[in-house]
Amino acid sequence: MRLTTKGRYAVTAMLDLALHSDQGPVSLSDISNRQGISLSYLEQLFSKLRKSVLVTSVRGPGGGYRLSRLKEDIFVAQIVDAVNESVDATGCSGRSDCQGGTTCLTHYLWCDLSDQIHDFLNQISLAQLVAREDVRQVAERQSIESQQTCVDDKINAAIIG
Amino acid sequence: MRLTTKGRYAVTAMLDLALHSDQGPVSLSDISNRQGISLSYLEQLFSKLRKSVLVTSVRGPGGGYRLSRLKEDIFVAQIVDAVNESVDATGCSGRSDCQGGTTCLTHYLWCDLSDQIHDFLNQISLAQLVAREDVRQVAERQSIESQQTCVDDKINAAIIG
DNA sequence: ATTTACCCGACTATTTTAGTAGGTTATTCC
DNA sequence: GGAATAACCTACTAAAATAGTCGGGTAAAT
Repeated sequence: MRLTTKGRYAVTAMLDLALHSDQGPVSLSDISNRQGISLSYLEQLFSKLRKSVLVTSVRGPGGGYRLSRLKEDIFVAQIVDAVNESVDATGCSGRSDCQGGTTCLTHYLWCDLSDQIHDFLNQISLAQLVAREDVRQVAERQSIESQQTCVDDKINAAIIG
Repeated sequence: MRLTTKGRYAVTAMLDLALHSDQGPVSLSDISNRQGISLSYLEQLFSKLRKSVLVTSVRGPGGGYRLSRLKEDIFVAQIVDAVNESVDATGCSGRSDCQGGTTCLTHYLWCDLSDQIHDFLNQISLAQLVAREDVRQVAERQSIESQQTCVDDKINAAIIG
């Protein structure tokens, strides 16, 4: 089982995309600013998300990323699967060779757990997350903060220039 | 979220203990032989299991470990919690400071997932695992194999001696 | 032409995992 | 009493994964 910053970042970034999907392509630097994720790291993650056809890219000025399909049709499990290898709780990737070629004592337990996690994350779409009150509140705060950062940047640019 | 070999080994070892709990204390070297887990590593894990009062130890020849309470009253979640820090899917250990002091966009999602996993693993007792047909089959195979290893060891000892 | 922003590969510090090594202490059997 | 057994303890370590950084490309718009 592997659910670390990588998977969490990917879901956060995709949710950010979903929240701003009505305003044309979203650039990674916008996501980086709002979500506090390093730009270079986002690039690596989006490379994988693109290969899994969860997003499409638009190059050039004003470009960025778009969801490849409706918010309703993208599920958290798909995002985690795209960047992690899987949400698999077994040590043998389900191959039943956990104990030197044979099945270990707890193999079936971890299979059950994997199914459980996968079912849960496969039920939750980006649309559902966008609709949540707690998510909307965090998103609103981030929107205000990023506008402030934007103003700060312009002031700094004016001072330097 | 952290569920790796460490947590899996711990549950496997505890299940082995549960399976042989009617035959007096079980030594770590027995568990090591049957489950293919390194003895030194088992010692580290059992140090934690002992501190969490999931097992009690008996020193000296014929000693080993015993479950500290009934199979029915030990749950998988408790074992994983004892060796891992927790079955927590958030990056902030539930403190809501995932994004530089404030709550990240997906915090509540990972809280929900943590609850889901914890509820699932907290339902499953060692007694339930012992009763499972798939577990019994693996246990029986291991029992035969470890008897064979035992005979082999005696033959080797006889050759050397 | 220049800027924007995606794209790509290589490199790296840090952390965790999984395991080793080498000892000490308690208990039992001879 | 002494040898054997097995828990107990601390420190060390190789390998892997994580979470990045860096430095350059390439495509498209103004």
